[in-house]
Amino acid sequence: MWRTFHRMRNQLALALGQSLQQDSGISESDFEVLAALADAPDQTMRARALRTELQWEKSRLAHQIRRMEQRGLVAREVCVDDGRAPLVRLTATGRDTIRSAAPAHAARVRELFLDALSPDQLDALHQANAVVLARLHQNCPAETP
Amino acid sequence: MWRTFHRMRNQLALALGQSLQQDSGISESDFEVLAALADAPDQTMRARALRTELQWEKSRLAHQIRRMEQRGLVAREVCVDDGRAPLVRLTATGRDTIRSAAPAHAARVRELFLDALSPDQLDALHQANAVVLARLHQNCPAETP
DNA sequence: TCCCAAAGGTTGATGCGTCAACCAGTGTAC
DNA sequence: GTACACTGGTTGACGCATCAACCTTTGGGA
Repeated sequence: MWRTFHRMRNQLALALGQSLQQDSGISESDFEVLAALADAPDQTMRARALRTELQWEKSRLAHQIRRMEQRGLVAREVCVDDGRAPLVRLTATGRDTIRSAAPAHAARVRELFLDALSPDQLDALHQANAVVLARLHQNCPAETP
Repeated sequence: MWRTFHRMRNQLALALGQSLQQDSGISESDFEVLAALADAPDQTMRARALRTELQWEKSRLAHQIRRMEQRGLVAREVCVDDGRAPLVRLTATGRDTIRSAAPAHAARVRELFLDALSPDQLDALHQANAVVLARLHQNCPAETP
């Protein structure tokens, strides 16, 4: 059971990642960052806010932002209020990329995952997510400091 | 919903990986390979068999085996029947490692995942796994050639 | 027999993710 | 106002995963 779950998720992530890469030239991680920034006012967020939003580790975000900056998807700017907290802003290229990528990706998630499941199954899965996440939290209280 | 699922699985994998690393000094990938070999007759398998068992890509397995060989967990031997198909064998170190790692890992999976879910939820999840995997197969028939 | 395609693996490059170590502003106690 | 801890990020090293290119053996034909 655990094995099957593990495998299902991996294959699913692989298929989604491949589609995203072929259709839009970005990875799932890129997509998550772009989506978060696109929803933010001014398409700009503090790195800290991005991290809590995505629940990522700080070094992971730093590496990701560096790579995305090299490709011109985002830009870093210093923040006048707090010198140690750089701002991350979506560039025009980044905006275009997420706009063109989002519909196809959402459709693919529906096709491979959401539409495959009945409403009851979705509901059960949703509750299962919550329970497991809760257990993870209580088990490791300092998860994303 | 999709996001929650995505996040749940990632956090779960992270927690399991950390436990495994701390308790036994191996990764989840190491564990999967060791477990498959331990169940095989003579603790030996063809790389091809290992690949279909784990549903891994061939280069992934090659890299993994190379790393594990360097650490002394497995050994590669040439097969007399077919010169292009090396055999992978569990070493004594590998056997000890998996024997000491397996109980703790299984307990952790139970603790964080299986025991968190009701029988109904487990059942729903099990069916969901099957449905999604089936959809992935039909969508991408040449998945692991 | 010889050539060639298919099967089975390996290698190198690159991106992703974690950990540990480090650095730079911020703010607070004294 | 100076020392010091805290917060927030960066960097380097390493393992993991994928892709594309390559190499070797095998097994058939012509």
